[in-house]
Amino acid sequence: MPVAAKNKAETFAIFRGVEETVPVKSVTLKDVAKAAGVSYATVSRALSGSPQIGSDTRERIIKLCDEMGYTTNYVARSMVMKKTDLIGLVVPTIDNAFMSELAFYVEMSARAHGYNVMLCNSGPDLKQEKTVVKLLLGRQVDGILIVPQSSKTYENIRAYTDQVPTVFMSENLRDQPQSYVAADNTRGAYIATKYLYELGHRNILYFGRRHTTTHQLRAEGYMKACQELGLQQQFLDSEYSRSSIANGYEMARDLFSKPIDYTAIFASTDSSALGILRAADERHIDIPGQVSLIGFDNIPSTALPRIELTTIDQPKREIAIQAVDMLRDKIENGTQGYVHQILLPTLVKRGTCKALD
Amino acid sequence: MPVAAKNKAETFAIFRGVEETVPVKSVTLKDVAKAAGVSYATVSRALSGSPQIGSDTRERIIKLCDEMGYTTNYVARSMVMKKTDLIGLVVPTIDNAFMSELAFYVEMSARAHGYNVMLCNSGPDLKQEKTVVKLLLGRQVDGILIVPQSSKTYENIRAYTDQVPTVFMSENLRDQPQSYVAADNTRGAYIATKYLYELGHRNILYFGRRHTTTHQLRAEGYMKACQELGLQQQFLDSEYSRSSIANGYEMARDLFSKPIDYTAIFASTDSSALGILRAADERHIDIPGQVSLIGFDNIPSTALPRIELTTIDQPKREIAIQAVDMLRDKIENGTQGYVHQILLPTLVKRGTCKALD
DNA sequence: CGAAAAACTGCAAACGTTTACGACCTTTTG
DNA sequence: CAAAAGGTCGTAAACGTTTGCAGTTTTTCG
Repeated sequence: MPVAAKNKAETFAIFRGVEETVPVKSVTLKDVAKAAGVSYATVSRALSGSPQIGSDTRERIIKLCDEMGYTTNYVARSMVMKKTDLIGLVVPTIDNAFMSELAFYVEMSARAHGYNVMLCNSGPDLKQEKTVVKLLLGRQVDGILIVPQSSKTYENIRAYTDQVPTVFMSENLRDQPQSYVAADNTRGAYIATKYLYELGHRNILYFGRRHTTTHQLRAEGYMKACQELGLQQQFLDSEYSRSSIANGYEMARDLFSKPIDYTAIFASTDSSALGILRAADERHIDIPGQVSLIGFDNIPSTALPRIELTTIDQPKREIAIQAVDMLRDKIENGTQGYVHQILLPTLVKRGTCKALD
Repeated sequence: MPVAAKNKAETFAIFRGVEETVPVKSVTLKDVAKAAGVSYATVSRALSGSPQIGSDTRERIIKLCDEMGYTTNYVARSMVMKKTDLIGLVVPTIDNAFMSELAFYVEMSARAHGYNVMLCNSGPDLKQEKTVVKLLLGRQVDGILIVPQSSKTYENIRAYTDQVPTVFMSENLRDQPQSYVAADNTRGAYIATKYLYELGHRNILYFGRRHTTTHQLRAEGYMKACQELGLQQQFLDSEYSRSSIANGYEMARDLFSKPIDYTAIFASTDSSALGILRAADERHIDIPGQVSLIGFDNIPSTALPRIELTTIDQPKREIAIQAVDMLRDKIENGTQGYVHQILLPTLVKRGTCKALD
């Protein structure tokens, strides 16, 4: 695990002083009960809004709790309630614009409904993914939200997903019996290709991976559009398992060293599109002058000045919110079936696509 | 809270079928004890590696646990152990390149040491920040790692920080009696300014906020360098409370509509530098041809093609790792004092600064 | 062989809650 | 005015662990 601190030499610490921290023994129900002269069951009822308690004593107790700084101990509570109000969020790496935006909305929405989220990075391998899911189970989370690492994730954690409500995010699971909410990748790719077509492009290159379900679906959308519109299909497959700017750049360098027999590129990922941009700049290939470029995901970087990448937006906020709603439904209503929720991606036009004349 | 799903109309769901999920009653110590024909205390000891147990029975029990799929219930465990092995991570918004990178390393490092992390967004206001910290206390976290919202955070959550080990990240707290680990903002700004000076620049504009401690320190570093080098100081203050590309852009538009009497800009934040870039492009001001630009933070976007922003790197990974180390020390050794750990930022040269001739 | 030591295992308390049940007191009702 | 009804509160069990202590068995060694 890459977590050891390097260049310690470059750090320096200053010890400043000592706080007068009192090791606070947190106050319990029993404490306020004693102070109020009632049993601690009564205090519990006062806090939980039980009807079987006098409104005068309730107020008195609540006020006392406030004064004494009582906060209910959630782990004790979870113990008896047999639920933790905790959901596990597992993402390949939170260090990633797409994931972190998802995580943001997940946490906000979850908390708005009384849940806290436990964050786990599942990267880089399937073993760790399995480990963190198992860990989450031990923590007794009420449910799990997971962005799968690859198409193998389902098999990888199958043993646990029937022990706790689980919904997959972002990655389509196709025919597997699991709930998920994701963008319609096929349609997004279709929209992108068709947009390029409408701009006059007839030779469109598909650039990217095809060996995860998500990317397979994107490729399918591209192919469907090509068939409908009578275009020839052209692929540049990536052997890389993770798409990144660096990988896209490497691939694009190769690509641009050969004759250019296309007028537009559909990159299956914004990251790879960004890599293409770098390679193109290096080779003095004008985008969109010589070739148009469209990406997929609409990560924040695409909106940057000088980048202005035209792309397909994955509605991250909606994916996150729908996912926690779906999970809540499973948790709170014990809903048993599995649901596939597919959200529409949208075209966001910026500066890297140009009409052919 | 901005969490309601919009454009539901654009979504559609497909119900596919029903899983044959058995509502699994999770197996407890008592269960495996019965199966093994021993008391559950013995099972507990077998798992926990207690010395007072026969190695033959231990192996037998461990094997049995494996077969029965037993995983220890952490909430029950936490109950008696009086610790949860949980640390709370609170950041203004995880939806932010800087925070998410920090969070990534925090989670990795924490888990490597047996802790799980509970993630909370504290934004946008101080009230919510207080709320989530209180929540974390109720969850009985062993410690809290927090990236403060503003310089008011310390006062805001002071009532809780002495109830649980806490270390602040990234924001310098100056003379306040709280542990933190952060980059040396003053020095970073000093380095940036001096670099510009060495490139021949004599009129350097400080661009950004100054009303948070962090930015005040950066301004001080700039001022110190100016004094030492005999440069005139020039400020463009932002009235915005949060720095973002949009804010930087707005400010820069105003700026560029007036005569340009500087040859370089030190932006107190990469985000604002990105905003400057956009405004400059709009006005056809050549960067770095006409004016050099340096940022602060080294967020991932700065490394993008066509951006290539020269900047000062905050060692996020080191900050994260040192912070959890410091927190662990407080938790596990009950260390009482407070420590300020200050890490050296470094200059990363890219394309937006040019030597004056 | 016998006793002390060592090795192993079980009993039971404790952690801080929630809640079913029952007890008590007050009010209503016929 | 007695009984039923309703309201209010306390008792105690339960949740699944860990661990001090005591009890039992085995080993060791004089």
